[in-house]
Amino acid sequence: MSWADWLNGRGPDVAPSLLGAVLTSRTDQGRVAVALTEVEAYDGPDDPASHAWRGPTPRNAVMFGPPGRLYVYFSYGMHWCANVVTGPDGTASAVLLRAGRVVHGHGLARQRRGPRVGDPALARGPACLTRALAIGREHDGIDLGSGGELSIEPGARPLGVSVGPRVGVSRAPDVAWRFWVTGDETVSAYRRSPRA
DNA sequence: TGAACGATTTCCT
DNA sequence: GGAAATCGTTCAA
Repeated sequence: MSWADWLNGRGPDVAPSLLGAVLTSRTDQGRVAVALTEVEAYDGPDDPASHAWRGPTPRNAVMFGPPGRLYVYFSYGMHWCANVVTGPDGTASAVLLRAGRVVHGHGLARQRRGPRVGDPALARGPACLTRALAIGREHDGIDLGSGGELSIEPGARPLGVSVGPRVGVSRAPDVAWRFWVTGDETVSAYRRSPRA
């Protein structure tokens, strides 16, 4: 299977294959790489929890584009979250990158996250992951397959994968489209939305 | 034009 | 367990 084919499917189908994949950030500061341990799927106009549910807007435009690009959005007035766009051009599936294990560049990641943050927590949680990798607004729409500042490649498939409801969503709170590596210490805690 | 809300994190009790 | 921080997007009027 080619790199492009890898991501050319519905979010919920592609999401489990992203576990173990390695996301690499290269800046003039250095390189940080994480092996993904937790992801969530959002599947376009039919998914009430998706940013694309109400159709295309300036914010979610990248979701409607071709697969293999990064959709970055600003959350709670202070955090950045990153998704891998999946599905063919014109559809709006995406997979939120919720957590990962830092496999390269621990020092730089800790410099970005804070000196008191332990290894397992460096990229635990979607906003922590983007912070460890220095992902921000400027990366919205970037191609992850061209070996640029950010890239993703398949990794070793984990031995065990768990499935459950997505974290913090108020709509469709029981849809089990969250996937994580069973028992992994770098996976974030589950919290149900108070509104759900 | 305004108000509510959010795919969160961190700190406090 | 609970609340604050903080602002772009969305929805109502």
